[in-house]
Amino acid sequence: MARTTGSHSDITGPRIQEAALRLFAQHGYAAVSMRQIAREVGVQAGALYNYTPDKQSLLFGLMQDHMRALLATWAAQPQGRDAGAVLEAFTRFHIRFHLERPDEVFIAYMELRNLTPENHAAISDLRGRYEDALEAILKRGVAAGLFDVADTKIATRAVIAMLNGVNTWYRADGRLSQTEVETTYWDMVRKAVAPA
Amino acid sequence: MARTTGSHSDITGPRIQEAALRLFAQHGYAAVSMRQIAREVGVQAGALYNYTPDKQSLLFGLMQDHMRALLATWAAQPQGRDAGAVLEAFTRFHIRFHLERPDEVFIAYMELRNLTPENHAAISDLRGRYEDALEAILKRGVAAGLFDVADTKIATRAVIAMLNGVNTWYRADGRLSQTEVETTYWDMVRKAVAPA
DNA sequence: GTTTTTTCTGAACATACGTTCAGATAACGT
DNA sequence: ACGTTATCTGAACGTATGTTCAGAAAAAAC
Repeated sequence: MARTTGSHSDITGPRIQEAALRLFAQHGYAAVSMRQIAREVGVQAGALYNYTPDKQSLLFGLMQDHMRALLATWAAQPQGRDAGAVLEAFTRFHIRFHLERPDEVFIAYMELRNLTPENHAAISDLRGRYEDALEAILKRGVAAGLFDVADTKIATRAVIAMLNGVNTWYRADGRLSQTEVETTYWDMVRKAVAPA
Repeated sequence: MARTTGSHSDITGPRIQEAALRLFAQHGYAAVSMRQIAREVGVQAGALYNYTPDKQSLLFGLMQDHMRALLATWAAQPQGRDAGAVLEAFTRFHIRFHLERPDEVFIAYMELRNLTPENHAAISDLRGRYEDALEAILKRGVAAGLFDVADTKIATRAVIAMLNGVNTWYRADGRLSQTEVETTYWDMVRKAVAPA
């Protein structure tokens, strides 16, 4: 046999990405074989190489797509008036965006060490830009006397780490709605950066 | 050849654990082979099986030792008077303890999915106990009117996630001392749980 | 209806994996 | 000095890995 009925690049391509995403998130990049991904798609392992030059590119593509989508979506978000409003928007946006993409988030944070140095640098750069976006908000707020933090760089990382934590425990069928979670976290973020 | 000069269980055993710890942290459990660990120790792969029944037990042992040490060390910590003092002690203890063991911490958070279900449950239980220790502090503070958080469970996870973030960026030769970092984080934690 | 292009199979490549075990040697107990 | 035990080697087991590629068949182009 060779080409099967109903085979199409537009279908197989995305399906490979979806399968790789799910399997990488579940078992880890190193523990997933190309044959497992292929089986999930319903294809032989060799066919994957019509869509990716190698396994590493598959991982890098997923992470890059995720980080770019994160930056682009935040950039397209309506901006508030003062720094306080923008920080609230950022907090709620971050939680919402990340809860919608648990697998992408998991991979983006766990599989950095499996990237080649060049790819690692590229993803780190994108992550740096996202952190810069938050730090700019904090700096604005500090300058306006709305916020008081000892170190904007540390505060940036602390806030992001805190918000990222949501993904490790939130379940859609849990006792709290997503909006309630957003509000609870915004409450803590707001107080953490507020003047004493 | 067989047994080499100067070979000893008391020496090889710990060296295997150290090598596994470092390699697992650097490359990930799935990406590290028993032969790599053996090479690091200066021994053949077969010799590892005098010290561990299999690779999985090696990982589990490292994680279990770490979590037990974490719980025991916190339990042995001098307890403060009011909930505020205890929370500060917890914050500083957590940062200090985790910065002293970056590899253990990394593994304990990244390799959970590579544990068998039984081992996973055991580690999750230990982690749950640590979270409970913090939540008890928060509850005490809320009851005493010292703290104000919407949800102690969420606040617990938020604080731990925030503090864990330190390990991802702190470098001993950076611009901030460990004590300065502790104080900066304690400042944010204190405000985050403070009454409005 | 014929040719060209796209998509896939199936086998193969060299290499690596976790684990086992008989046998060899060093250290220890007496 | 000798026997026993602890420790390690080196080879082997079956299985899996990422990747390549000639060839086959379906789809698209004409």
